[in-house]
Amino acid sequence: MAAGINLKELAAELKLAPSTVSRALNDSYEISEETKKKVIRMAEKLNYHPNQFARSLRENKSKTIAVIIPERINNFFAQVIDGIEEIAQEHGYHLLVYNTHEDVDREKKIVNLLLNGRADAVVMSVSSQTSDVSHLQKLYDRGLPLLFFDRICDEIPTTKFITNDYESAYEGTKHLIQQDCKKIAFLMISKELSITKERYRGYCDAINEAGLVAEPTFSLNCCMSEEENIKLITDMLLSDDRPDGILSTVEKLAIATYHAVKRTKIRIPEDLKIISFANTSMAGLLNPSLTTINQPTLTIGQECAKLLIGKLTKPKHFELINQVITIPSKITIRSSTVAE
Amino acid sequence: MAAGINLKELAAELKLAPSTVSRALNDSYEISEETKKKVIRMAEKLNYHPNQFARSLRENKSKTIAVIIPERINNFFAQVIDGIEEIAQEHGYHLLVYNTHEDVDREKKIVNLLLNGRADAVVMSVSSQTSDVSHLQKLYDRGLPLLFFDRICDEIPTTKFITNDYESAYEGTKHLIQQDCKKIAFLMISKELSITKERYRGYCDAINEAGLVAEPTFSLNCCMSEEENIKLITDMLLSDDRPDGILSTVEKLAIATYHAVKRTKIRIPEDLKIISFANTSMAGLLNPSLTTINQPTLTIGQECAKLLIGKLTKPKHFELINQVITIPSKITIRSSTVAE
DNA sequence: TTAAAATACGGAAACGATTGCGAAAATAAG
DNA sequence: CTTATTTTCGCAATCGTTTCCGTATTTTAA
Repeated sequence: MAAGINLKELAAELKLAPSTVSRALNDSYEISEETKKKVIRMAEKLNYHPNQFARSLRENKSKTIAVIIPERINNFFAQVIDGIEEIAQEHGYHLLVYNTHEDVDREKKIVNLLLNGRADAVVMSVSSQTSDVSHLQKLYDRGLPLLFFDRICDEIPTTKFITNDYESAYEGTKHLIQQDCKKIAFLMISKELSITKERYRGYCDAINEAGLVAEPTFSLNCCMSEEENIKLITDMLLSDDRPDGILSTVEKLAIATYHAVKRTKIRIPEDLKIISFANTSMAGLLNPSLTTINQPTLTIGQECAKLLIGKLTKPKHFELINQVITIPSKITIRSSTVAE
Repeated sequence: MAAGINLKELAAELKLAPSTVSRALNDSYEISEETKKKVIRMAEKLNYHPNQFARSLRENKSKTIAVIIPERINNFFAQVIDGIEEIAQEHGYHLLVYNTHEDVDREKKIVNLLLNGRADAVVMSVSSQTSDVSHLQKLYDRGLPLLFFDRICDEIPTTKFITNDYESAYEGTKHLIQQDCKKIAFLMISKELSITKERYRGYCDAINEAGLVAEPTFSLNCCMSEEENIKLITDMLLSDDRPDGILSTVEKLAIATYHAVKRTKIRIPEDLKIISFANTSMAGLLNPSLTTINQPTLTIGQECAKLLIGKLTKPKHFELINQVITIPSKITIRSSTVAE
């Protein structure tokens, strides 16, 4: 193995002390320009790369941020990570990415793994199963900067980034009502989730304001299996008291609904109108095209990273105070909610 | 900061030597069961977590695998990473994930960053711009286990995982011909890519075999911008000599084609049939539903990880020999290629 | 009863970088 | 020409583990 050369060897080659070489490479004022040039040239010639672990051990920081998400095959999370990575790369930070698969046990394992200092900070969206937050509390207590986005955790007093879930759900529901929907169903993957609760509030308020009632049977709590979800939705659509509108809180439940509808004679938007939180570029290509609530994913990721890196590089100037920062979503009306 | 306790402090608490405690925690045969129990109990009580960097420095391994992909918002890559992560987690490995955004300069920067030992191995799919491979060669020369999948790099003598690109493209094209297509276009994002070349070979062979000709104007080299791609495809579809069939080598060009078609009066499949390499669960929901060549993403990821971790943990038993391992794709015929 | 071997543990070096402190050499000031 | 100051660099400690040795104690064998 052409294993890399180390600082001592490089120093020997230059007939200098390791400390001098280190300072030269780190552009210290204590070293003459001449020496610096010589060192840098030699370092390049010998293909020297400082050992990251030695440095991390000494400086007690890893230049690494851990990102924990519940699902990787999901445009929302993929885009947020792109946003995080963009800012992280600018500042020389690396990203460890973990997928919990919506499994709280996996989430706990991952979080525990992070207790050893592998990452300087953590930004995450909790799994839909997460209700006990002791593992997150432990992480927080350890002093590791911790940030939440989208699926946040109220119990941990740190900064959280979300979209205007309440308003979006409210507006989305109102839009359905304006399109003459009387019986609107609410599709979710877990009622424990912060975003579900907020979106449900918006949904309820819009419904009540219109003098309608939010029937409990219309709140459909789905699961992980696409096939089961399709079945669940199909059953609802085939019931006597079927809904004429749907607010879906996540993209994949809208997809499941489309699949379910294909199994029935129901027509969208004539018999059923649907609006969904979604971030796919295919929304306009579905049949009919899907009205979406589009979240500002890239911005969320960027803002998370900016704050986190600020905190890491200038702890005095940045505080991860207990607050919720809201970045608004945008509703794009398409054919699934308007009769032609 | 409730910074964690370290080994020495833990040892002091136990009135034992650090070496003993270390051995006890690592279940060494040299330590009595009694002492082990005591140490483990105290470690748990004091919430001790070994510093990963000290360990990495000492052992010269990081238990980390770097994954480099050209695009994150892409079902194919997301699924492959899920596969890699599954195996990696089983073996206690962590994943550093990097997105090159199809930019070879970014790819080079990332690869250079990896030269410092941050990762024990690298698995990657090259960017569409990558033709000069000196940065990858450098990584390889350094002795870092390096694996390619999908978009492979012939010049580096290591193991590569791909799908049967030639056969799939051949079969896909043949399917179009059987559906009576005479003028079949070939959509790609870069002709430099290994997969493009293979798929093009399959496409050409099928066409020639049928006595047709692969006209150069029907090989459309697209770019990064979705809007431009739509325009490019629209132009082709509106030209006098327009194609009646399309083989798309990547999912997003099929999407772009659908968008383009919406701008014209062309009907799918009556006027234009399309088949595409794709991994989206929405293929069946598009209008019309899209005939796809579905790649075994999860398996690819798992196999990559298995081989890599094998090589890392038992270097003697695993060799990253210069070979290409093929895992077959599956064609799913839907409405976009069959007239009803 | 004594030598040999096994058991259980401690001391200290090592991994590769950074940095506080000290010192030599070069320059400036008196 | 001497002293003070600046510039430039080396020595050695340090970060938290792991592991090579060495050693004291106990067990087994002779």
